[in-house]
Amino acid sequence: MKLDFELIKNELNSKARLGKIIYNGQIYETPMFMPVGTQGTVKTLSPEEVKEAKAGIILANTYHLWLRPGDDVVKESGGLHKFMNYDGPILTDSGGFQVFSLAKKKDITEQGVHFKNQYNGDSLLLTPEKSIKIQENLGSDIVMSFDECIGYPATEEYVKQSVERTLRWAKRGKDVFKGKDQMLFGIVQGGVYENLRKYCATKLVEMDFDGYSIGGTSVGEDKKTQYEMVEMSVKYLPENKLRYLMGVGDPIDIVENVIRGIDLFDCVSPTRLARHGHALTKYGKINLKNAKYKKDFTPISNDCDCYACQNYTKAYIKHLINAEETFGARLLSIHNIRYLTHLMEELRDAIKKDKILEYRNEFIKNYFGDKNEK
RNA sequence: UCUGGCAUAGUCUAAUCGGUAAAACGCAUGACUGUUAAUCAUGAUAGUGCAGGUUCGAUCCCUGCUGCCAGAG
Repeated sequence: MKLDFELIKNELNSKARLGKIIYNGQIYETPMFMPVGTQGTVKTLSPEEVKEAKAGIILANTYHLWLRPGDDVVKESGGLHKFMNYDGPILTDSGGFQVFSLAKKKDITEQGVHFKNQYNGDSLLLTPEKSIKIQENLGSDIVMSFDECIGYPATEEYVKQSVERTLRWAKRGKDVFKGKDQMLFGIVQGGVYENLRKYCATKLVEMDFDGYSIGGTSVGEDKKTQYEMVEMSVKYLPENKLRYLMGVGDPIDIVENVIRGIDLFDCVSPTRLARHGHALTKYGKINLKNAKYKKDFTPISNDCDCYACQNYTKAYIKHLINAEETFGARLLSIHNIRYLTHLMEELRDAIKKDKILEYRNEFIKNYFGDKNEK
């Protein structure tokens, strides 16, 4: 196993925990945030910039790389790390989320999911076995089981049969999985239903995966519901394995779910918000497109050590965004990722000091200010 | 100087065989949670160059003026 996880400590007053991932001699502490690089690149950033923003693991996508350039191309190039020139850990999503976001329900069968190739209209079938095979070809370090991400709301009846199928898919994937240097994660689904979350988690743990993901959140439910789904999933997961909450990246959600025992997060939001002109700050999200920043010659954040904040003003970045210059999206992406990795540093520090609940209160006070938060 | 054409939101254009004007861009605001998303949504702004006339009613028809463009001299 090229990658290892070790639990370091549990926070005294919550479920939060501190851990470390050892990868090629490098140590990455958890909880951590993983930026998304769907197509083998964190949009607008070079690998060096990703590292400079203190990000560790990058998430890439099986479905997209399968269609383009093709996992065979990536394999022949020497694997995804070499292909994209990134020597840090890479996690690949299985394509399960694309089932949710791209395919129609009717296209989901026991065998797998039928897609239309978005580039040429070809009919495609992605199966659990195929997804694992592609991820082996890509050579990522953490591989996801092929699952169905259930939307919200969904009836208990639908969720139940979907969970059963996701479990069968997990088993099928695990059976063909051969990755020697790769970890394979199972994904806990079950919607908002505790009995189903419990069932799914328990069954996955029986199958003994290298780590566990929690899926099916941030699909339209309110925040309180999301936190409950996490609680009812984490409860049944082993202490010594990584727990990854898929797709969650709203700062308050990260804080709340670290408290509930999550180790890994990923989200497109820092990079997407950046491309849309927004910056994350300790005092909330700001929209640099707003006219009030036109002559604001101060950095986005005075106490941020990122390249953007060290060298550029809001007025300049606003100008770049308005002029649709890619450098603007790049600077904001660097900043937003650094904002989240810094948030994780603070959370880990709070765990070390057993003061995570105090940290949460402080965070909410700053981030939401007078606004009635959440 | 003459002849002809044109004049509509910040910009560039559309429309009404006469029934109080539409889009794009820009501007403003908002949304984005395992990326088909440098995307999407919403909103403000003209009373149609100016002065008259005809008409129930004119951006549209008529007259004059102004400005711009083209051709002629």
